[in-house]
Amino acid sequence: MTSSTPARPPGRPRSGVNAVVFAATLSTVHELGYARATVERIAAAAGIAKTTIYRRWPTKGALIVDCLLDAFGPAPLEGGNRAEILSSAIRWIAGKIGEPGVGDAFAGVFSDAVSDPELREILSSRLQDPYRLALQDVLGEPERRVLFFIDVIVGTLLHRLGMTGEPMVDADVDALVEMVLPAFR
Amino acid sequence: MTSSTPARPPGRPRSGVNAVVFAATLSTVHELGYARATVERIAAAAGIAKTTIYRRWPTKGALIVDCLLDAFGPAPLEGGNRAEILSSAIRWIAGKIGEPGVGDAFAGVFSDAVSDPELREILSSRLQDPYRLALQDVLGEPERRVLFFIDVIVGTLLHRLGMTGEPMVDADVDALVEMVLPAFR
Amino acid sequence: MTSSTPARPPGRPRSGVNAVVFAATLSTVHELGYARATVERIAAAAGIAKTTIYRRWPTKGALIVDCLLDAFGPAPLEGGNRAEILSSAIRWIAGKIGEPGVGDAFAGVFSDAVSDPELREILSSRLQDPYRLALQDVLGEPERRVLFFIDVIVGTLLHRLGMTGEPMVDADVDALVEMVLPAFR
Amino acid sequence: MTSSTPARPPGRPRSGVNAVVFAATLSTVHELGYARATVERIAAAAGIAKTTIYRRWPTKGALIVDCLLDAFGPAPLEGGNRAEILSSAIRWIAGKIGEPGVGDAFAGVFSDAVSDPELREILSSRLQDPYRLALQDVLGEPERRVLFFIDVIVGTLLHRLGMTGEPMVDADVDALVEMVLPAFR
DNA sequence: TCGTAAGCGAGACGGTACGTCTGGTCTTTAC
DNA sequence: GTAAAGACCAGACGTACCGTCTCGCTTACGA
Repeated sequence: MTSSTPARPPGRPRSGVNAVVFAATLSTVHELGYARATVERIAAAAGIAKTTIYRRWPTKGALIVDCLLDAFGPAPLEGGNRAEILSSAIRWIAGKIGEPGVGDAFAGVFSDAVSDPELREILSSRLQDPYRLALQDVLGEPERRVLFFIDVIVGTLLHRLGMTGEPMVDADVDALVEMVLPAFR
Repeated sequence: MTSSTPARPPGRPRSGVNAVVFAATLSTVHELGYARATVERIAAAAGIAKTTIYRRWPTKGALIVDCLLDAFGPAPLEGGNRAEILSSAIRWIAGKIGEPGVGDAFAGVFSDAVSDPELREILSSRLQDPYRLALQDVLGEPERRVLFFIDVIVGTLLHRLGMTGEPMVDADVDALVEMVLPAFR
Repeated sequence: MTSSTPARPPGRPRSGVNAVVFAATLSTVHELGYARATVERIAAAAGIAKTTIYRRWPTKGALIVDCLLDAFGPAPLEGGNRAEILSSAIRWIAGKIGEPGVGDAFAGVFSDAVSDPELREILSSRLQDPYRLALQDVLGEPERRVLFFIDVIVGTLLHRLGMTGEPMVDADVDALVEMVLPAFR
Repeated sequence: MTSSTPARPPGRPRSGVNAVVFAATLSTVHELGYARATVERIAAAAGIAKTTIYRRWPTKGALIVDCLLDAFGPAPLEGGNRAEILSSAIRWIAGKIGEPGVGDAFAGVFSDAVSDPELREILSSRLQDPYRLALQDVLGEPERRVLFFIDVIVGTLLHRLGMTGEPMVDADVDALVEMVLPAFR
């Protein structure tokens, strides 16, 4: 008789290093920038071996994506009318991208994905899709419209960060909200 | 009588390599993607030595920036009212980013610039500033507004390209124009 | 009770690459000469990656010195009177320098060391000192005398090799022995 | 009507740059060592163009050889008995090799010649042969003996210079004389 | 209690770019 | 023809990073 609970896999269970690695990743990226935040340095900062990272994530890009997933958490899309939802979502992602390390990491993977179709697939399916589906759900908009919305918001915020090295200031985030809202009324 | 034309500098004049290199750069990036378009391969495609490239451009990033500068050429900002100017500028840059190699190269340098302040400076001053100043001039808008405009337009286009690997389709460029125009009326 | 054998160090043990590299170095130098025996070619001949060589030896010169150390092995200084010891030492080093690749490699590093103080230090301390100390020991001569002896023997043999491309013939080695012996009686 | 005085060759006569180049070569080699004394730096030190050097000497090695030829001048082999001739020749070459730049340049070309048969030929025929022939002449010894003599003297002096970076001290030159003389009595 | 499956640390290894350097050739102008 | 100036070619050097592999050790479960 097979147990209904999924059988625990044999062997030594994984220790809880994920959280440590995520923290080490963000702080290393924050201090050294994306390119100089090598896997070896992240592992050293986390106090673990490089092999342990590569056992859990196949590439540096996949690690960063999971790290961002962890840093973002679920999007706050509850309640209110469409304008409130959109506006709070924009401010939420702008805030996240402004957190130390997060924006750099985001811009970094995004950049790598440009010349790496596999990473692009990971980025799109693991990071973008959940939020896209949630937005489609709460807004009742078709996929194409939501993708456009994400392009505008995230693209603008990353371009600002990439060009200046600093996240977008609140005043400009306000302008972004005001520009976007009418288009999604 | 001293000649008004500046005296030609001594030594062997530079051969017309720049154009060849730019063409080789775009085609190589188009075929292999940004990361795999190595300086060595670009030189080979151009039929010149790697040292010749490094004599003219200090880094791969600087080469790409100059290549983009050459590919973009002057922005068409003449004539018409503000709406026409903005709309044609958006369609112009969207078209450029859609040209084979150009978008990949743009997204690639942009990505590298994220973790390379020096490249960021080059990108900002050599590539962005000319168009920013021209826009300030023709629109009579303050620097901050124009930078915001550029963030939105370029950021959105690059995000689409980076996430999907394909340039934005015309329908979405239309939507972008319609969304942006009211904000800059 | 603690084991008397030293615990094996952690990590992947080094594979037996050194011997392969040394053989590849000598044969490559023998075929192409010192200058054209690039690190990349040596690595290719050894069937390993260039980085593996640079992980073990900081420069090409250090590799050659270790290769020579391996090729020479311990000097045969046992037994007999001073004349026999000196004579057999001279014939031994003359023979070694005549081996394919060894003389070229020796003359090559020596040449490089002329304008490279760091390499000179490596050459002197790693290659010359062991034999010098052994000679001081077995001969009971002061350092200065032994250094002079080495200068004469090695200098003469290398000059012949460098000027003609061929190792010194036995008849001249005999003459060298006969000339040197009285001075060290 | 042709003038009886030898017709001056057409075109711009060569200015007296050879002496300047030789001086610049020695001082550059003295300051930077052989390898870092690039042709470009020597030209700069001489205040002339690199092209001018390459028009007169086919390679860097040939330049150095001619420079040494100029620095050495004719060997003082006159008068006295064989012992005096040999002894003064040894002290003369030891003194020359001790001059700033000369020894380094000598050891440097010699080193390069190891892996460059053409340079070896130049070195042998242009630099060594004149002195060898003069020695054969004055000593009445066969070529093989004189070559052996040169191997011992020059080899020893260069080995000392190459290994220590300093020319041989007088006491050791004395020892060299005493060791060699009996063999050529 | 013992065997087996897996986690983990340490570090060697392959591969691939990068940017630097040098020797030597070629091209242009001026004298 | 000689010289200056410098562009250009070819190719080596040493560095950095990624991702894989190989060990030995440790932790857990199951028979």
